[in-house]
Amino acid sequence: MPANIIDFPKSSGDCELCPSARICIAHGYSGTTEPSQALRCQTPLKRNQHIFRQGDHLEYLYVLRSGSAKSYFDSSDGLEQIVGFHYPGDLLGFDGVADGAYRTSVMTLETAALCRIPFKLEDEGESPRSTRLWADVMRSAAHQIDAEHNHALLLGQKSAAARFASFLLDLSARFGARGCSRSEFNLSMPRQDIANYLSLAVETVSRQFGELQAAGVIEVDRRHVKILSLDALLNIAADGAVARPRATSG
Amino acid sequence: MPANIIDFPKSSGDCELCPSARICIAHGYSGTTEPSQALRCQTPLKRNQHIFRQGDHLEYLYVLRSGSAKSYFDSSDGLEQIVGFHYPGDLLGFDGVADGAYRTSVMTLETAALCRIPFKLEDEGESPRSTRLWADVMRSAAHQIDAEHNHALLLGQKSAAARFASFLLDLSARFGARGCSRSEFNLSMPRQDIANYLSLAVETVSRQFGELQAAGVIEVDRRHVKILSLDALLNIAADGAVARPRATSG
DNA sequence: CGCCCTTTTGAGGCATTTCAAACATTGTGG
DNA sequence: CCACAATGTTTGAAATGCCTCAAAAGGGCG
Repeated sequence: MPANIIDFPKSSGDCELCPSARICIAHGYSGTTEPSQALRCQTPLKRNQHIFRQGDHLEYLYVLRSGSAKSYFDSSDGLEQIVGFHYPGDLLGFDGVADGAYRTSVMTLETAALCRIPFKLEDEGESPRSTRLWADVMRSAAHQIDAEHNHALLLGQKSAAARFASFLLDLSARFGARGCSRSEFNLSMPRQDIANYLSLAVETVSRQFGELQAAGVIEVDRRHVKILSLDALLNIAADGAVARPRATSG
Repeated sequence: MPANIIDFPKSSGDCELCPSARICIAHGYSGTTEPSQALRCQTPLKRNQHIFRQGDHLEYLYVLRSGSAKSYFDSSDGLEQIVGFHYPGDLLGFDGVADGAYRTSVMTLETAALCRIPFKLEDEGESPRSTRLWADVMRSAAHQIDAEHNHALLLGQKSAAARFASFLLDLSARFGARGCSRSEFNLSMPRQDIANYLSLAVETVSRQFGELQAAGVIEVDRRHVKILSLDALLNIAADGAVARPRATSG
């Protein structure tokens, strides 16, 4: 099992060598000399560090270049909800556009490199050339809204098993889109974070891992996951029951 | 009870007379002669008619001028999820920006008037003057993302009672922001739609109405709702009952 | 090696769903 | 205008999936 298939390659400073360039919103802008389009790579952040916090004044949008992160927010009544996990190429911080302050916090799940995009809606002197960047940002925001819709469907109408299977399939697709293996990868978040994101108890998540492994659908070792049957996962995600070993596959 | 306080005034063609102008994304653009900014009011749609459907090619963004609507989508596995209710001033259809086709369907809940905004990301010759409209669209999109986050929190971590109270409070705030009564209004959607939006059984929604009325927190007559104690609602919405979340992260 | 965090496993409780049926309301055609 | 059908709403009782509580095992790291 070659490590470079299972894990994301570390991003270099050169977008042309980045495996995520195809889906990266920042790709194509790094060579620009326009200040309004400047993309600067920051020094990498270590694990469990905030890229920005809920309430911080919006100054930049960020693009994750390597590593992974989670975004979450705290409600006024003290609840915390993880609303997404992020991988290389993802745009971070758009929710701050609403009123100039981030509505979510984003924390790295592992060492992460970032680009930042200066962003000010109020710039009336905005260069027409940045229109393309704005369009990309809007497309990304629309994709995010679509993802939130699917998350709502998952939380509201799917069983624990279906939620968990959907989660694995989502990760699988995202890894695949970034040139990594669709069937074998490492989770970058603890069970607790998966539980919060899926709105399940940690114990339930743990049991889902166990049951899928017992059913021969996946292999799990700590955070390493290997998908043995994509079809079975798809079936479960569509709210079918976990296929019992006693029955013939179908 | 004056009807014009409880119900939205019918919108005229003149934005200056529109009570929702303050929060309307289209406000201020109707007088423009720029084709790219043109806002056209269409003939009103009757109840239960689609403004656009999931899968339709994106041509316009819409602004609801009067009436109300719901947006929903059908998942590949046959589930349907209502993701939002809309009132005058709301922007509709932004999710279509992701790939040029709407990801949701929007259906009127009562007779509704609309403005439509021609929208093409690909226009490289985009007039710089429309930058302000784009900025408003982005702000609206960011607000929508924030709303989706709160919806996810509600679906994932709140009890049936808290969900229902939150729903009433949300409506109350939105009516208030539009110059209508915060404490007395008419629901424009059936119980079934409330149930789907909150991911509860219709029976549970019905029982919530009954229990809040029995507790003296609200008065209900069919779709007419009168909030007697806002504080009680706030308390219930903050989970003053049950369902403690355990899976939090940090 | 020992502490702490994460993960796993088991048993019971309970909020909400499901099922079933009556009731009210709206719309429609005669 | 009324009868009828279709839709929407309410109420009760039983079923169940997930959470809660409890405790132990596993790994990482000083």
